[in-house]
Amino acid sequence: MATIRDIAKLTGYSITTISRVINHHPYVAKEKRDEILAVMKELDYVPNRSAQNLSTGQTKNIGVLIPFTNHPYYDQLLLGLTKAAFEKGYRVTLLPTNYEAELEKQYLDEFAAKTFDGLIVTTRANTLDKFIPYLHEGRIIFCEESPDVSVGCVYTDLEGAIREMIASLQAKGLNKIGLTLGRSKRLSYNSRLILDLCEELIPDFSKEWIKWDCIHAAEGIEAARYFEKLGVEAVLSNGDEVGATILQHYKKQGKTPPLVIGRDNLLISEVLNFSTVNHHLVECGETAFRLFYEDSKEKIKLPYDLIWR
Amino acid sequence: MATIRDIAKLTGYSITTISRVINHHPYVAKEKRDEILAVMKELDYVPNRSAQNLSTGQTKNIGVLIPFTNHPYYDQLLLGLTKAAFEKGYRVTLLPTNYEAELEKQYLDEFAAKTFDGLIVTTRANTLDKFIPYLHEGRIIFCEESPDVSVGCVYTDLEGAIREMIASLQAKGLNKIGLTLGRSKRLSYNSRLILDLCEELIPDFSKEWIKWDCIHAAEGIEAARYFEKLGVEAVLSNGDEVGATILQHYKKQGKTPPLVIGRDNLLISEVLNFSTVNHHLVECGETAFRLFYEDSKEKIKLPYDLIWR
DNA sequence: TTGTATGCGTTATCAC
DNA sequence: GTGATAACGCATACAA
Repeated sequence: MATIRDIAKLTGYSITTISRVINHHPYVAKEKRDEILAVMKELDYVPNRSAQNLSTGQTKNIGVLIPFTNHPYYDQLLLGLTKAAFEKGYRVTLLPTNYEAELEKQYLDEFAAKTFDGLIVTTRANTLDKFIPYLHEGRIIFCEESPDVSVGCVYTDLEGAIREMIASLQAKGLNKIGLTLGRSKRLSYNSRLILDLCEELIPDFSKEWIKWDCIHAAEGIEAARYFEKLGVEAVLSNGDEVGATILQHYKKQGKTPPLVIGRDNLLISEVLNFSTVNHHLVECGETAFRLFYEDSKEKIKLPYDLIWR
Repeated sequence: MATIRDIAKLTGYSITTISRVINHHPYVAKEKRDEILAVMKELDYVPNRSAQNLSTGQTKNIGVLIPFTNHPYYDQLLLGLTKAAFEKGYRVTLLPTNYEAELEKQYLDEFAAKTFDGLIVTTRANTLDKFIPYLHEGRIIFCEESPDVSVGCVYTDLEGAIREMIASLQAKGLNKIGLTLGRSKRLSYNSRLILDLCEELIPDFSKEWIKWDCIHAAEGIEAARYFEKLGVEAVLSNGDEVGATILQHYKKQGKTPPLVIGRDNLLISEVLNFSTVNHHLVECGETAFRLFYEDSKEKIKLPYDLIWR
């Protein structure tokens, strides 16, 4: 592990000059540059990133707060994010919270420790005000609607999609609508939003129509049982996999399933022929990075495509 | 952004003492510790990670070479990896290669720059010998069988699974077996392995039975068309999603599909009722981290579960 | 139990 | 064009 000093010694030039060729600065004679480059290659010299980071105060690294890595919603977001980040020479470090507030706080402190140049918040276990003090530590971008706060954010138009879905169901005469939602403990912004919409739009909406803590496919089974007892006529699921599982559960028993609507536009919705939404999550990830990169405080609502089947 | 020096000044103690409380070292009087802690809290002091990294020569960060983030195979691996890493206080940075050799090399150089304490190779675009020089730069773990090289590796027993599948198909009298495989350019170790097995075990095996470059669900359509023309009796797919798409394509046209076997044990295989394999990828990721953590050169073959349907 | 001095490997500010 | 030298913020022998 040669250092910049070794290269300086061996070539006879100063550390400064070596640093200049590392950083592609002008003002260094071509012959010298070539000579230095040769010696660097010979010694397998690679500038130490930690030293550069300390010296420049940058890491070219951003952290992403996510719950876990095996959910299509976050994976699509991640895909767009890493792609965009990479194009600008940034790396992305995964910060899986599993929805645990304490863990999330540790990550915030790591952010404060300048480990990352930026933080992308795709999920949030703490209340928004816990994030405020960290806003001055660097650039934080939220992937959820964040009114009342001066931060950049990019989010899906869940409200529009839900409104359209409910209107469509009602037009079909379906009024008893089951809901699957995520964690019941600390309501996500999205869950809150959907709840409010249901109460606004559905005449006799009852909180009993909600099946909480549905996240992965497996939880769909219990949801199906629940909805069956309840006798719902339709289900707004919070993900294609959960929706598919519900559908399958009915079918296996030879019962007519409710009208299920998914949310990830996955292959399985096509295969099982149920409606779903394309929320453009890849674009969401790309945009999140752009907001970070441009240090923008824009608030961007992404369009959606309802896919009726 | 207070520094350790600021804390030293304000408390009147030396930098060393501050450093000791940061790192939970013994030999510092409880009252002083408390006093220092209080001042740190008051100033929102957080030790700078880049400085720590440079000073200790560690980053508590590992890089993961993967093709992309939206494939169930890698997502499961990633889940196990991040989980295990976090328990030991390590972070994981995504290094998506998209199978591009040049890009992968950049990551290797970043590894050489001490950006990461370790590198997990779940995919590889370059030949193995390109990795050799980097073996001395830090700990590299491979998630593929790596004989003839002194490195730790953990891999799925694809050979066992394929052998069992083929035997089972042959017992059913199915001999014309189609194959979907990944990138056709630089054969993966797994593709090579499967090819060899097919040539060994299937009497009239022809390379024409292979549909290359099947990675995501979408590529399954063309594969289905290809296999239909070919008239294969069974398909060993390289993933549940590809398998499902193939199956659907036949069904849509009212044709009897070949016997399809998947590889990810996803919900969709259950829903469409086709056989698949559980390769214990989450465990694979966990083990990969353990090998890194223990600086082990073990070579571990993971068991598999064939799920017949 | 505490403090001094040095090193970690760069970048950046000068002056030449 | 080029080169000393001072940061960058922390950890750690070594002393005391």
